[in-house]
Amino acid sequence: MLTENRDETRERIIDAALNRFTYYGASKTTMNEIAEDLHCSKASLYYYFPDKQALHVAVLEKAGETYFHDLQEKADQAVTARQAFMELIATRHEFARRFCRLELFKVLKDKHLVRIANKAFEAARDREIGIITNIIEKGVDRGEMVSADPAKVAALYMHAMIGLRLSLVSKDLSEEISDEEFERVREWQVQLADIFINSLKK
Amino acid sequence: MLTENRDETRERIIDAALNRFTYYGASKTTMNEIAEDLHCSKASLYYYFPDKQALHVAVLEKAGETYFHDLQEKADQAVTARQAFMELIATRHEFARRFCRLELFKVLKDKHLVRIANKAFEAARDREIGIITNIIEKGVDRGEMVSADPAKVAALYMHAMIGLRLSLVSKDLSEEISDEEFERVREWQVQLADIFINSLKK
DNA sequence: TTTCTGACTTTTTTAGTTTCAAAGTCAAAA
DNA sequence: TTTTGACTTTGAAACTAAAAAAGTCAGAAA
Repeated sequence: MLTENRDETRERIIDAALNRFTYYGASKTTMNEIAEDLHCSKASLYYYFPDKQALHVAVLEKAGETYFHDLQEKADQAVTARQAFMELIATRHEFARRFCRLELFKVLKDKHLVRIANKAFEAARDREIGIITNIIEKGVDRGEMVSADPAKVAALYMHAMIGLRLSLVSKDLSEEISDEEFERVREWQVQLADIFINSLKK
Repeated sequence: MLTENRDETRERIIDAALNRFTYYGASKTTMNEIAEDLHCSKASLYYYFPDKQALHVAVLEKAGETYFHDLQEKADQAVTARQAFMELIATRHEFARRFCRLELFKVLKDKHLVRIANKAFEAARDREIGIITNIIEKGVDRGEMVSADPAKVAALYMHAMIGLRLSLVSKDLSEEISDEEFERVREWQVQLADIFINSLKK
């Protein structure tokens, strides 16, 4: 496929798939379409990935990496805990809007992948909870807040924030969310963050 | 059907349906089964209710009324805001466990009923938010807490609490929840309530 | 007149089948 | 080692038939 090494070709395939998936959804794009985009045969794709699911997972991993990179960067730059919380909400929404068609939930519910996918999903959630824990700990160090168990509060906040989205717009995870709904969820999440921050104040 | 007046017969039918629905689920019980339980013909049922959905809705209304009655009673009896929050959580869970087979969501998603059902559902939610608002206002009156906008905080708490259930056990609303999952959700909801209560303290 | 029912029709659900597009394979070529 | 055209297999959607449940109605009973 006109490229130096195996890993580079894999990356090119992942990028092509990510593009298709982002615009048309993972289940609506065929392996043939991805191959056409890359000017190669479908069989070549199968030389680099055992099946479509493996490619889908690779795409999700790539999107996840950029997400966590952004998240960590914003958390490091913030000078107050509140600012960090607000950046977290903003980054989450950008990601959700950009990659809502990646069909994360679908991989998660696939009977062949549930075990691995759930593990990965929990790991990602824990990683995000870790970042929130860090924000709180930093806040405590700065004397902005007090907390006996930052990890516990972080986990609670994470679930409540995600839950707010689920409760506020009670659609199936597969359905698309409108701009108004996105904005509404964002506003409520900001208020929830303020409740938590206030609760953590001395 | 061996009864004095129309309303009384309606009540008997609703009770019979409620029993069947509670144990076997609304969609799994037939009008014939309800008629058999009441030793009457199916046609009689249709004399009192235009269709099965109308009966289903009547059953849900009845369950809802007992729920709000319990809720209000507990809220009135509580002597502290925290106690009221805890009773609210307990009452919610009792209700959810007892009536989880009533298929509330199904009525809510029916294409012919969406408009009315959503209105009713929102009304019920607002009524519950109203009760929470009252709890907070009472807390403010007692000097336990401070809040500029109790209704706003109540709505936020309500959605976050419901969301916690949705986030923590990511099943379809139709699937059954195990005892362990119920207990886990309850514990997290208690902690969320404490965060809110703490945030509202002077 | 109001309530009730047996016998009926209509609608919905389910289970089985076909069909077709997309997934996936492989022997051979580059 | 990488790529491919030609191939097979698979799974999801589109039909279909049969069964079950919803819903109707003319007339009986109270």
